[in-house]
Amino acid sequence: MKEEFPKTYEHKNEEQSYQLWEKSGFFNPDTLPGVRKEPFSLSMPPPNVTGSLHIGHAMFLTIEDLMTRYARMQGKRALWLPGVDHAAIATQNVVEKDVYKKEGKTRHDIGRVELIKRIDAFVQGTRSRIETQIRRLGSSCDWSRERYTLDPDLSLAMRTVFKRMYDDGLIYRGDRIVNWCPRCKSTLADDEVDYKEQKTKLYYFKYGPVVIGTARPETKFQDKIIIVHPKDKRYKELVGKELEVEWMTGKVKARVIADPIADMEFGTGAMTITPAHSFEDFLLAQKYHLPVVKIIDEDGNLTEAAGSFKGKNARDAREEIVLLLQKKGLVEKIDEDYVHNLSLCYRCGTPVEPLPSLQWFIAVDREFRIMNQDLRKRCGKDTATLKQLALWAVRSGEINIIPGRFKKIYFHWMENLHDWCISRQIWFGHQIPVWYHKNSKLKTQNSKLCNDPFVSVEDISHCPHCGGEVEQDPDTLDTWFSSALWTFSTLGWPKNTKDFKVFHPTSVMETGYDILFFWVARMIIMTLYAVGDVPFCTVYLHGLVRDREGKKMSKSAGNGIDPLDMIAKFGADPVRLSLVVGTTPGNDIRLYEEKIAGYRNFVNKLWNIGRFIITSTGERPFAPTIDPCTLADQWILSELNSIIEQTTTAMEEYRYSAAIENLYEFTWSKFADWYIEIAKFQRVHGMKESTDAILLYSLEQILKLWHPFTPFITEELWKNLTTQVLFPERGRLRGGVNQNLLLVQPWPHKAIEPYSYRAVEHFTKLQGLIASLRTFRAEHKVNPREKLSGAIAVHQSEIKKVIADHLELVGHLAKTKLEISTEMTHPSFTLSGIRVSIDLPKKEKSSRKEREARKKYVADLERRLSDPLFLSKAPPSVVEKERQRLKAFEEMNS
RNA sequence: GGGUGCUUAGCUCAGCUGGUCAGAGCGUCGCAUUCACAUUGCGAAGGUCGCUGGUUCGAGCCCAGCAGCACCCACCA
Repeated sequence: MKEEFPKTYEHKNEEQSYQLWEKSGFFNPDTLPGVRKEPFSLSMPPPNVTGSLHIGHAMFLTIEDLMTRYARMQGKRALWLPGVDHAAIATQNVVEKDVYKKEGKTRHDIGRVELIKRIDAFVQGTRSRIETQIRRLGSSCDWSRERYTLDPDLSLAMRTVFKRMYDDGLIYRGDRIVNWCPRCKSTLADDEVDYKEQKTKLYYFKYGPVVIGTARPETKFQDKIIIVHPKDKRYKELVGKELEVEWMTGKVKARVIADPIADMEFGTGAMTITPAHSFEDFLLAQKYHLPVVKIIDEDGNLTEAAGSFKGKNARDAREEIVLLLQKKGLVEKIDEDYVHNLSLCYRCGTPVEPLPSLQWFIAVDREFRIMNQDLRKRCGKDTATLKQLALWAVRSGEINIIPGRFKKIYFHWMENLHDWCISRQIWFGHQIPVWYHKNSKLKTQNSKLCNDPFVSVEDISHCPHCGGEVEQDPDTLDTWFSSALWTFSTLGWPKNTKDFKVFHPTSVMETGYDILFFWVARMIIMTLYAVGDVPFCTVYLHGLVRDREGKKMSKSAGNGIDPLDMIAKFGADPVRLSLVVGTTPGNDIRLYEEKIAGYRNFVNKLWNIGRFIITSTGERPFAPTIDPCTLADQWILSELNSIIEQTTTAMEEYRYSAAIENLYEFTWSKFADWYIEIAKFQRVHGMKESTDAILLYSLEQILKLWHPFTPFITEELWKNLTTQVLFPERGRLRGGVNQNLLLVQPWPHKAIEPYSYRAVEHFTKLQGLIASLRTFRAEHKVNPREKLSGAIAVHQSEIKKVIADHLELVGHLAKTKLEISTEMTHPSFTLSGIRVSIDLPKKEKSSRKEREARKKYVADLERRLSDPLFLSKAPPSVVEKERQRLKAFEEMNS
């Protein structure tokens, strides 16, 4: 008995399908059916636990899911490992804001322990929400292996790496100038700083004999060094001199130094330096051994170095300071239209203050001995720097980046990488595994040892040397430190787990190009160091999802698309398609609702193809005998073989959009529009058995090919196909119902019949003829119900036979009764050698346009074939191809 | 200042190693509706592939220059 089969696809059953998959255990590579040797592994880029997923997440989930499903169907041990990232600063900010909004309290009011408690509770909520969202998209990831960056196992990995790097001298503590966010009260890495162009004032101040320009007068209290260019004639006399100048807080002694860093063209060519609050000036200060005096503190307020301004917010005090200088007559002029790049915290948008601070760093240029012997052999070095190794991994091709142009960007970034500041003054995250003596004044026998920080994998409470009490560094690690270990920490490293052995390095890293530096590059660095291998073999970088106008989607702009809304409206499959079709790696895509609606239409088309075949064929064996007895049969089987081959190739080459476009064209334009229509004809002409077998076989292949892209609808149709048409007891044959899931069916191979060029060529001729007849009808406004009759003359004998054999079919599809004629003096239209005359009461009209186009084409062919240069230089195969074309043409037109 | 990408039908974009490659979807226009599907079917119109040179027998596809747009990196006191 056939079950009820709705006319339109209802995506309400998606969640049930997902449950079926999840329960089957096939998301877990260990419980997949059959013997699977070749592993495939993919680490999910862990979404931040800050909120809910956006459309960008939907995109990577779709791509990664189709990669995984394809690998699984190919018989690999496919593992897609999911997880979430604690996203230290971002998450703490969200919760802090919430606490302040609801209770008017800051984190300092409620304290560290309480804040962490609140954050953990918050994370519990967002985590489960995110997990649900991931499921709604159909993501076939192995939930039994889900990880969170703060899991104990991952913390162990973090501490292990930290200790080893510290022992190797690659992690050090140093007093250096860092990017400081006065609102987050924390350091920021170089790439956590955003720049925004801003029109601001450039002040020109008299400073002794020179005039200096500055955009930040509030940092200049202790400026005592004037820098001029050595070649600058204006200041030649002053170089090396010590001067007494009137300045902000009275007279100061200033020295003049010549250094080529001064730009003679900018402003007056002279500048003073502020070592504590400018990266460049800090380097100069180191070069000339100048003191570094802090003018602005961690709260963004002025220090005692600012004299009476002490305690005031630095930026707020700016105008007041200028006023003071004005009173002193030291303001030369103020340029109001100075365009300047303001640095901002990428999390909260607060202006960043560079200031000196004692922080932990990773040394990227320091040599260390490579532990892993195999890696030493592969890169041909015993020692290297982190930077060198990371460059080698991509240069040598051990890691491939798609698209290739990002390799250049990667090299450039890596070559210019500075030491990475990894300590953050926030509370949420991995606390740095370093301990210090509580009482720093404590002197013991081992005073030297006791003064060093203790780095430990295990928590410690007492000094291992003297037994004195110790306390842990209050700072936490940059969130990217733990995510840099993601590919291996999630697989159990540093324990020698089976997972790690089987699945690492991972096969692919799929992520957005916007986090190439933040994450991908750091994974490469850290994994090469810790594991002695690459984290992944291929990096596939997708683009960003933008709105209709090409603008970035953001909450504040309100132009975002919520994937869950779209899924509720159209189903997950159309959303998935809209995120992959028309995209190429590394390029952004524009997404809007109509696009998704378009793919909803396709999904419905697929549904009706299945509906038609399943409800109109009788029960039959699972693998029916294929007996192509008509030209159309041969044609569709050839096309099917071809599409299987094309899709497989495209999948292997990561060309997913192309794969879908080809499949789409095959499914709709070839299979549905032509073969199914012909199948209806064949059924009533005594070929029901053979036609149905081919319909079923084709449907089976089509569902398999579509499954990685549109898992829900294909699984649903597959269920109907296997339970209603194919032997229902098949499920009982081995392994129960689960084995029948499309999820684990083998990927199609080219089969049955080889690709028949002849069948395709002949069938294409028939299609052309039918299309021409339809066009003719449309152009002559013939009533669709009216059946036309006419005659047809063909000279080329092979084609003539094909057409003669299919007169009835052509007549059926074009509603025209035709007969073969030998002579044709006044054809109604001509189609590459086929002349057709239709009985129309009105005067016939042959297409002049068509004739002219044909003429041009032949002339072009003739010209090239008579060109001696073409004949001598072009490869013989090309010349032969052209010759054949001309020949075929002449034959048909004769 | 340095770099990357993009510029192909009204719109959104494909075009792999140069030899029918001028394509798709959407949109537009015309016709059709008891037959799996109006979330449909049949048909039509639309482009000198940003501009200028060059290489080649042959160029959206390679090279050079220019223009516009987008993005990334660095950051000037």
